[in-house]
Amino acid sequence: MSERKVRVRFAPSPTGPLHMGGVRTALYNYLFAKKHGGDFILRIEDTDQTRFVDGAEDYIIESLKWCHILPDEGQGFSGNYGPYRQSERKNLYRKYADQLLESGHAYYAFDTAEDLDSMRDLAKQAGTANWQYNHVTRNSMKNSITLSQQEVSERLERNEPYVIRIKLPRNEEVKFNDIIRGWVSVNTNNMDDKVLFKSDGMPTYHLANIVDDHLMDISHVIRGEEWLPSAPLHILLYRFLGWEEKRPEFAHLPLLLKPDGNGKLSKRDGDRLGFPVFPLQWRNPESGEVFSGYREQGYFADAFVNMLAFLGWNPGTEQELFTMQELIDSFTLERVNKAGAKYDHDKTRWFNQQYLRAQSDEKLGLLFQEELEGAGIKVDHQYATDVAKVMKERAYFVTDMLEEGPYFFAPPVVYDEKTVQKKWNADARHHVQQLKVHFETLQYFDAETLEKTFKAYLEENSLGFGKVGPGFRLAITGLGMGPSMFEVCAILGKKETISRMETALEKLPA
RNA sequence: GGCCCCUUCGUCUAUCGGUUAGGACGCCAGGUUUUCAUCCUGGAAAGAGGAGUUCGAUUCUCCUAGGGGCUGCCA
Repeated sequence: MSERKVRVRFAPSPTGPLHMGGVRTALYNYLFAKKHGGDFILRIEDTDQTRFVDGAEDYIIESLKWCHILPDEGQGFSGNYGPYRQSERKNLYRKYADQLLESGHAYYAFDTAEDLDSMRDLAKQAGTANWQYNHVTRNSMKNSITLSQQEVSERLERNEPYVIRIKLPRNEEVKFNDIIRGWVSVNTNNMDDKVLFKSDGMPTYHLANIVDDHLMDISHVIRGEEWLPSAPLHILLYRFLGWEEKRPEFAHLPLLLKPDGNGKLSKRDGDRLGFPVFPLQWRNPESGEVFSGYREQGYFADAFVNMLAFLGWNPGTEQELFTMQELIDSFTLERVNKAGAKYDHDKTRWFNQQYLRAQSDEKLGLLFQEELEGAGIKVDHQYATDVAKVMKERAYFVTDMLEEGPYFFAPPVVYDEKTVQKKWNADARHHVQQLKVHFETLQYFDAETLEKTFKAYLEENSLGFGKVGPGFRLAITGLGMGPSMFEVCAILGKKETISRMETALEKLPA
């Protein structure tokens, strides 16, 4: 292989929000580029004007930013190979279609969409294989192969709509060496004369893709497996355009599959199975329908990226937690798997839990404080940090710390019924009363002192922890479970703790 | 239907001809914990099937089956 500078691109079309499979493709491109000191480029493939969705491009850019998969150049970023939006490159493509026309590797086709539909319908009714525009059928269609030169010129002059199709050679084995899959081979007899240039003056993906990759000096095409069937066509295009020398290497990634059943992960699966398929929340501008996103669900971007990296790739060691830099250092396309991977939401949650725990108390306190503020709860940073410290071991998400510890921010309004029934009785009431008396005398209200005091009380009265603990917890938190009560009370402070004991004695059944 | 790709525990995967087939998630059991969670220990759990190559196949080849993708003037 040459010394060519690594330049890879992520080329989504703005037809909707980017789903996590797309993010993973972008990630692998990014990791590969950074590993080799190359460039990662974002190109927007918007040659289909009919499918354009408002806001999709911004969504793609914002998603990449959130994931820290930052393009070195491209749409929304800088770069010397622009424009990076294919619709703005429109007039670049025609000349290559003409080149193909001149060299006899392409031809004009005047068949209307209706013509083609009826051919396909006919074939369907006959129960034969799908109808294709190919080396045999093209001889009975309206194109510059069957029509006289004069008629073609006349039609062109009359501005009759036409498309330009590639003219595939007959019975030729097209082979290429995919970095992930090895040799892939397809016979041209099984391929069709794909449209390269549409009647609306826009190129199709196939032409635009090859032209742009060439013009942007792309060295490696890393894309999803859904492109594998058209890779031979692209190989041929490079050859016909005379660009074989600088043709990029190909690597086709395995697909992300539905966790249940069959098929590739699609945007509906998230809502159906209870997890986001999108990095960011997306609101369909037309229907108003909202699709959830990992960011809004409280996932750490790093955890999301780490999880995605492992869906189809692994480093060959037993390490699973990787920073972006570690991913860059250990990533190779050779270690990408061939088979599709089913998404596992439990594993994603686990990744998030690991990242949550890895946060420093300081940082987690800050995140928690922000989270609380969003919920309308104002506390100072120290308090948020103190609570986070005792709650982080039992949380998967920052929000869990609030959901599982509401008593840190307000006295219990109701007391858990089951716990009241099972743990609250005359004895419990008596113990809380006694403990209150002991606590009131305390000068220091730290966890250690509280524990000592509490245990001394147990000792004096020959009581087991189980006799006193649950009722005490119920009085303070309203719940039957939670972290160490000494920690909880220390955080709440003396005044609040005593006050809650008083309230409980009043409100709980005698 | 046709073409192409793929196939190790339920899931993500390790293994690059010789292993008690390893790890992680999830699950189950035990222990720690006043409780829940955490944590610790242990456990169940896999080479789709059939031929061949080989002294020896999870690993190489072929066939079958299964899965996936593509089959648009969509990408």
